[in-house]
Amino acid sequence: MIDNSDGKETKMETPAIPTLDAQLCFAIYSAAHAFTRSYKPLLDPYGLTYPQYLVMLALWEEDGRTVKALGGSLGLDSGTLSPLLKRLEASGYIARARDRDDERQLLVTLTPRGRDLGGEAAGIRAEIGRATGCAPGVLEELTAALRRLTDNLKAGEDTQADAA
Amino acid sequence: MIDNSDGKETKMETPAIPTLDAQLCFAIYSAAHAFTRSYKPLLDPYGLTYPQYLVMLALWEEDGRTVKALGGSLGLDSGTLSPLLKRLEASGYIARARDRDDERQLLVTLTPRGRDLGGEAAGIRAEIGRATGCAPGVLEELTAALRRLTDNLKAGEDTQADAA
DNA sequence: CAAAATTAAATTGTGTCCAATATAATTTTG
DNA sequence: CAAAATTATATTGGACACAATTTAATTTTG
Repeated sequence: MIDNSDGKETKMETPAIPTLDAQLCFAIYSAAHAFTRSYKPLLDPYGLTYPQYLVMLALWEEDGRTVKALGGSLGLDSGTLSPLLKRLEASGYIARARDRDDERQLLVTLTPRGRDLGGEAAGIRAEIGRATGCAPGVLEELTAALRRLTDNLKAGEDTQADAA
Repeated sequence: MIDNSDGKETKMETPAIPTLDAQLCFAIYSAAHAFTRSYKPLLDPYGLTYPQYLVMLALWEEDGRTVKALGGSLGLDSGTLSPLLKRLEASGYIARARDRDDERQLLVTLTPRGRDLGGEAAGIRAEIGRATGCAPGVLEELTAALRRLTDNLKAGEDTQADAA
């Protein structure tokens, strides 16, 4: 802490606390909420929430995955995924079945309806891309920068464990 | 939908669905979670959650605000803020009192302990800044880019209302 | 001025998230 | 091979987040 050399009091009144709007963490927090809100009217007709849509994206990328594998891709654990997957099953987009070779594992597979949704969702992706108001190149750069940031933060979590 | 002019089948099998990792919305979603997780061990000693910390930031910036005003800064409504503010009060960081001039409004003010926390939190900010692994200039640019993006998305929400 | 409209918070219900625990199946070890 | 350790998923409890409703106070209007 820098000394307030011309002040008389020992404790400083308000020691340069950054503005909410100046903080990257808040910019990301706000952007995440803005994305969720933008997706909502596009996903509502399909009865999907935004996190559910992310799970569908993961399954369109690779079908027939376990809860563990999905959780790895999405950064979520079974506490979040278990009930979410039940809702996706109730909506008719996925099927849940135990792996015959390892009954601990649950295999999540797309139903025909869930698979078809991937094509129908092209309109959603186009609409969102438009809503960002950014050129594709800018979006890619931002995405890459955020992934680097996320990786750094994740690495820091481990480091902290040592320090603590 | 665009016609698949050289294909024979009416429906395309898998029409170029982007990877999870290629999507900006998921990069932001992941970064937001990573920040929350990075903050957690730093905020736990104070009994604060990350959203509660954001409210404190807003109050350090301007004390004595109404729920409505806080919600405007944070992008949250009373449904989220009402219970959260009660928890902050229970933790001793803020006081909640009705505005004498307009009994509908609730004035949220920092307690001495809440005010002091702003200074103590300097260590948290330093630690997080370090954890991002980014130069200050990069952080500022990212913040600005995300704010533009968020503004665009918010503007799009209104546009959509017209179209729908 | 009184009824109607508006506004600010609080409440309720649904759906994430995460931590901690429980349950069940598999693998490792003695 | 049987007990112990590990692994995968499910469940429980606390805290957001948001839509919709409710309540109370204020403002607008007739």
